[in-house]
Amino acid sequence: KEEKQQQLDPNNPAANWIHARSTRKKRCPYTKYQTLELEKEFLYNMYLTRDRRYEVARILNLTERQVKIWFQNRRMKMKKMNRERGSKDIL
Amino acid sequence: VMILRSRFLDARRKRRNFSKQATEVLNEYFYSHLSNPYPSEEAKEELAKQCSITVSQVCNWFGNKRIRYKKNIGKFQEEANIYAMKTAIGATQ
DNA sequence: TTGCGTCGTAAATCATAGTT
DNA sequence: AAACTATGATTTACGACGCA
Repeated sequence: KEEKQQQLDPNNPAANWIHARSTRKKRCPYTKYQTLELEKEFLYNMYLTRDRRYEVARILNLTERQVKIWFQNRRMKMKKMNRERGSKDIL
Repeated sequence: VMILRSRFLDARRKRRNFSKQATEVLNEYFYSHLSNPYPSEEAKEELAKQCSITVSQVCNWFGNKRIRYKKNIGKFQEEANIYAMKTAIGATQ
C-alpha cells in the first residue's frame, strides 16, 4: 500500500504523500487552567469513566471527545517518557 | 526533591542542533525516498544508530522535514538537488 | 456496531539555538 | 545586543486498526 514511482524531476518531486486533511479541526492550544485540571485528573486516574469525562468536559468547557483524546495523547506521552528514560536518572 | 525532578523534566526542551553528519544522513535518506519518506521502524532504528540520536528524534526530524518540505518545496530545491546528486554519485561507485 | 484502546502521523505552536 | 530565522520538541486532532 505504498510504492509509487521514481522522482528525479526537480520541479515535480513525486510528493504524492501530501495528505492534506481538509476537514480537520484546527489545533487550538488549551489554556493553562485547562491543562492543569486535565493533569490533575490524569494524576487521579489515567483512564476516565464516562461520568468523569462528562464532568471534566463540562467544567473545562471542552467536548467529551476532546477530553477523551487528551487522555489518549497523555497516556502516549507518559509511555514515551518512561521508554526513553530507561537509560537515566532516578532521584 | 520534587522540585529538582520537575526542573530536570522541564529541561527536556533544552536542545542542541544535530551534528552536521547526522543531518547529512537524515537528509540523504529523506531525499532518496522522496516518493515515500516514511522510514519503517527498522529503518528508524538504523538511522538513529547512525546519527547517535533516539528513534523519537528521528521521528521528530522526519515529521518536521516532511511538513516543512511540503510547505515550501522551492526553498528546499537546492538542497534536494545536492542530495540527489550525492546519491547518484554513490550509486555509481 | 458501538466504543474506547493504541500507534503513527499532520499541522500548528512553542522554545531556544544559531545567524545577521 | 536586538531582530530575525532555523530547527528540534511538544501539543491537538485524526485515521487506521485492534479488541471486547
